[in-house]
Amino acid sequence: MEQVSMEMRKGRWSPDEDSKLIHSISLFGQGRWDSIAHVAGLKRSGKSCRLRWLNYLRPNLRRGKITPQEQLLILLLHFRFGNRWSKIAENLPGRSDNDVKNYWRTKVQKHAKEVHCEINSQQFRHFILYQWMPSLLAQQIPTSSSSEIIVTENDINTCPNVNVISSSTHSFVTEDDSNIWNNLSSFEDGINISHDFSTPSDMTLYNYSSHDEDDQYCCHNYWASAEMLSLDEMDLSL
DNA sequence: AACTACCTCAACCGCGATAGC
DNA sequence: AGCTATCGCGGTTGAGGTAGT
Repeated sequence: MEQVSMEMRKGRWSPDEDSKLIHSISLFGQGRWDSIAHVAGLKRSGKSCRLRWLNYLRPNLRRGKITPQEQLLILLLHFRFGNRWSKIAENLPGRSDNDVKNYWRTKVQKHAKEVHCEINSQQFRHFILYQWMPSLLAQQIPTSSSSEIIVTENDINTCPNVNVISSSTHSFVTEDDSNIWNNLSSFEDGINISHDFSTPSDMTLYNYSSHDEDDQYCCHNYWASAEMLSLDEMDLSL
């Protein structure tokens, strides 16, 4: 049983506590977190030890900013899984569910606010699909060949908390480098990310302009299928 | 330099699920 | 079957850092 909370230390972990926890886990492995806390001589709850390990101390954690590539994946995976942060994090090597959750709260919710949309509204989903994702694709990749990213009808329609929108397949094609797709594919878990290097005949070239995160003026071109809703139908004003 | 506002992210909390007795 | 301990997840908070004035 956990000890009385009055005896427990809370707040930021010290380097000394970290090394005690790491040492204890190296001896006994993960799990039985209360025992680990006790054996390590830490006045911390098992819960706190587990969290510290998973979010900060475990090997191969990625630190630093979420890359555009990771952002793209988070947006895609959120279409499929909703607020299942741990599920999303499974597909982002080295990132914890906390990282994903923090990204969503600080960046995505902020974006929704900026475009005057409810985070789960159809309108904001359109913004993600038709502006944000193409923008991320354009940001991260120098030009060389074109690739395509496909968000399936299922991805669009199965997102919890969101009304269905009425198109079958949403595709983005952008000037691209094939590496991104190799990397994305390595994270792939049932998500339809495909690439071909020709322009689909049933697609139309769209372009739009926006301000990026550094408030620089950007122009983007991308191809979209005729099945997609027209950009003109949406209020995408920033 | 001092103050304020905003942002980031580590950590806590509550709750439900699961395991073990 | 019922109880308790433990784990894991999602939501939330708040300390510390940074940018703006």
